[in-house]
Amino acid sequence: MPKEGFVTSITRQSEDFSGWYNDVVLKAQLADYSPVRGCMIIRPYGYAIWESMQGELDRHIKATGHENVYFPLFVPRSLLEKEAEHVEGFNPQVAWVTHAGGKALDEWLAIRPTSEAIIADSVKDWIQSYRDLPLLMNLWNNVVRWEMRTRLFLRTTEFLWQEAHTFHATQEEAAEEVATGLECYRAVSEDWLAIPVIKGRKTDSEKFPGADWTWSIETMMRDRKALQAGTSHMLGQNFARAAGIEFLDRDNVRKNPFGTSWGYTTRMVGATVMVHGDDSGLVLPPNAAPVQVVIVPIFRKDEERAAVAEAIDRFQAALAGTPEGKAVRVKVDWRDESPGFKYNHWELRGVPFRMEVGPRDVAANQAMLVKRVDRSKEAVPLDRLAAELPARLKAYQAELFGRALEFRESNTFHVDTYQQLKDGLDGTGGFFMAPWCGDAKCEKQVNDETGATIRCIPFDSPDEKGKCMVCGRESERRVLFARAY
RNA sequence: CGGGGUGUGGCGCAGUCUGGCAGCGCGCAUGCUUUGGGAGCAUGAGGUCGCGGGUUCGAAUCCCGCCGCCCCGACCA
Repeated sequence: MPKEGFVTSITRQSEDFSGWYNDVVLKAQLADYSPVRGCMIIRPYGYAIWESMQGELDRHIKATGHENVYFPLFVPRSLLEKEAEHVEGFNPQVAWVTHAGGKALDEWLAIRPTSEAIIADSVKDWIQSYRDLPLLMNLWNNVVRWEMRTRLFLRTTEFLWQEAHTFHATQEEAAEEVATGLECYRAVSEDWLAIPVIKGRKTDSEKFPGADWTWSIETMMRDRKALQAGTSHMLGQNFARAAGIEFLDRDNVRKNPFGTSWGYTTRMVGATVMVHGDDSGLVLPPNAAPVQVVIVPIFRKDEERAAVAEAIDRFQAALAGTPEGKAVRVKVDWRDESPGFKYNHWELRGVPFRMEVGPRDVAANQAMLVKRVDRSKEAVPLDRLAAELPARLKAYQAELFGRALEFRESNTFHVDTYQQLKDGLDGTGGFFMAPWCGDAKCEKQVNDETGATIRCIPFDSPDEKGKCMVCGRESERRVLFARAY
């Protein structure tokens, strides 16, 4: 085994980002490949990270008035095909059940690629009056989309997600709901996963099939590529009309309600890996880390072991003395392995803090505290550490966010000409704010020629008139171009 | 679907060109010694060499067919 220190046997991030990503996901045991093409097995450590973000998002969803529900996995073909743009967009990706019970089915069943169609059909009897609105529902489930190329967490044939579906009496209210959904995603991404996001509107060519318009949050990975992290759609009256949902409004006129839908997926586990990770493996934000502090006991003789164990017990008791301390997720690694082995093991898994407690520390009533993100090492008295740990975890969380934000900002560039965009994409890569006229033809030309897409029209980009970098026509504002996953 | 690569104990690979006992490293089990950056030694378990056919006294190796997976593209959360 190589002894130059720290985790080895992972492809270096700078050499081959994709190879690095695969190594980390597999070796940190977040997930594994499965017998089914494009499908993944989420292992306990990866699932714990998902559960963490899931729990936080569920709190936001409930706090904004939504209720969890469940709808079936199977969508009858006739329902999926009611909304014309929707069927056209999703048909190539749908997996169909054609046989069941030993015979061919009269009507094929789609395995849901998303649930707009079956929900719209199902709720039409629930909505009779404006008093039945808004209807605010959320589903935690799995969906299947037959993608051509898959990648662990980022794009799998089956994935886990949350899909919210809402119906409103007015367009204004539905539009507010789209913003509410997107804000839930911003909060979970930034405050829980320490991933800074850019909120914006998708161009028409990138919007959800069947929606009037789509908002998204966009994030930058450490290879400077973009990842769409969550989407919120204004469905308008499209699905309601297709399914025949009508309500009697207070003016005694029958109307179609306005719908929204928004989704957030297991992809965010991959995003967490790709935003914070380094050559030694995962770097997890404390909020989402299954283990926040790992204690590695060090000893030779039995009496040393006993003394170390006693010191650790006292530390844990002191930590549990406050509510914040009690909430800290601590693991003591008593396995019969060498300390070095354990250091590497937990670094690969991104545990924010490691405490080394050995005979020398016991004698000084202290622990060596090592911070995963920068490997800084400091001797801290045990009593002080028990009192400070919650605050240190909070600071660590903020540090990761600040680091990611700084990285994104230093890799975001304003360009005015198409040539500058091309040079930038081929050079450093990153996000490019550039003037665009709004014409889909110019958008497509950039995509065809550079592989970059308009990630979104950011809400916070200032109105800044200019000339479209492709055709030279008037441009109202800059939009965000990047290569994306 | 187009281009490239690859299938050999759990993982990573050698062996294939030139047919002749299925090997190496890691991991795993047991024991002893170890333990402050992936410990050492000893003993041991674990394989229909991707699948099907063919050639041959004999096939991981040669021939034919099929399948899986990975990477790059088109598609996408």
